[in-house]
Amino acid sequence: MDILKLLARGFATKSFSKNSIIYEPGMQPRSVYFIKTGEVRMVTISDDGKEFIQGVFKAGQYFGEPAVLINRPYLAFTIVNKPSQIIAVSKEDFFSLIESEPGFSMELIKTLSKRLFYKSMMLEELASEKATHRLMTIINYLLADLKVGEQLKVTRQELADMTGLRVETVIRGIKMLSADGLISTVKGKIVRSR
Amino acid sequence: MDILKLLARGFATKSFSKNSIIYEPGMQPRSVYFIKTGEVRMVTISDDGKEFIQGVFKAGQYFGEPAVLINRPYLAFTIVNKPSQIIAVSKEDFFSLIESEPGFSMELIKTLSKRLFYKSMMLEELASEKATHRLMTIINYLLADLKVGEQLKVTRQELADMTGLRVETVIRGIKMLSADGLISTVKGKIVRSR
DNA sequence: TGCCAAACATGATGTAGGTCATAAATGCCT
DNA sequence: AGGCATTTATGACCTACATCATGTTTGGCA
Repeated sequence: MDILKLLARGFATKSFSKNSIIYEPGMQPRSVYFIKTGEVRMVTISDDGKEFIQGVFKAGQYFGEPAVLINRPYLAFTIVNKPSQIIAVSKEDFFSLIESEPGFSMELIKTLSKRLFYKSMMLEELASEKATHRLMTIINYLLADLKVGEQLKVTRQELADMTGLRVETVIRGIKMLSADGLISTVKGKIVRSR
Repeated sequence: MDILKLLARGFATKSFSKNSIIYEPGMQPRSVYFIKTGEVRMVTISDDGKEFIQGVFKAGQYFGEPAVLINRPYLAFTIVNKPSQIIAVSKEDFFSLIESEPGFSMELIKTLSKRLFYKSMMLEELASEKATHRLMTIINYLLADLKVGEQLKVTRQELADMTGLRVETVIRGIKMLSADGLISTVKGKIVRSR
């Protein structure tokens, strides 16, 4: 779905500051959110306060549809990472977008499939593999979006929050992977070598 | 998508015997599978041979679409649990079904959303919670489909394969939950009490 | 009803990763 | 350049769950 098309249809943009919360678990979904600029993260927080990153969404992407589509309260928090401009499309408008905007429903299907793929992969990892293996998997996943030579700009804490590990474990894991030549790092940052 | 409609359109049914493998990781997806009768399980198998159940599909459901839709090799095995009759719909036919069958694309969107929901929930669990908590979560999830008094017909091994735990841990966990009155069990079987 | 396989059960022991504490390196802002 | 917050780092200890080993119970079916 093209943001420009939404603007053309007269949807209003809202500004969100860093760390503001767009929705939280238990809330009844009323809108789907399209990001014009900025970045948000979707996280669940366990009983003992540990964050788990379910996903990160950037400019051009949308989030919050699954809950709207099956009409169930949100499971996660969505929190603004960087100051963002976001278009909230009401449930009704979203459904009519699906009907009226040519190609959108197919695009939505593909987007959902892609996320399902990612989650299946992570589930398998979390369920069965050991720390370094998990790390290797998300690192490769993240590196895939980069050009050779570019560096990953995620903190070890974020890697921990994506893999369900603890920072210390991530730090030690990266050390090991790096020592074994499985990843390259430059001044602590992981880089894509090829 | 109604199976009857597919049959009306002349799609052929294939029979699969228990334990036969419909597809395995790495294979290029060529069809989406609709189950007429029977049951299959989608599992990933880790390096050390541990199965993780990604999902179970029964009569009236379909599987294998995400890989087809985003054109990526399968991540999991799909294995027949009970003798099944299955309609394999080719990629091309599947796409034209989406286009031509009224309501199907919306239904597909909802199905994908529902699965995404389940996986998000499980991810959060696997990432952050302890054994008994995980157990409690899938047990409640599974019990939700049952009537009061009915019993869960899954083995402890299956619970283990869904939660990434080991059988022994599941057995001990169920004992604890049962002792604490958090679940009811009758002759070892978990039952829905209310 | 008797056999065999599958499913439960339970104890003993090991270990990966969590936890806690403390500190060094970075980066960022003025 | 200096100062503060964030991120990375490292060691010592602990604990939940895996692992292994060895039963016992249950259920299907010949």
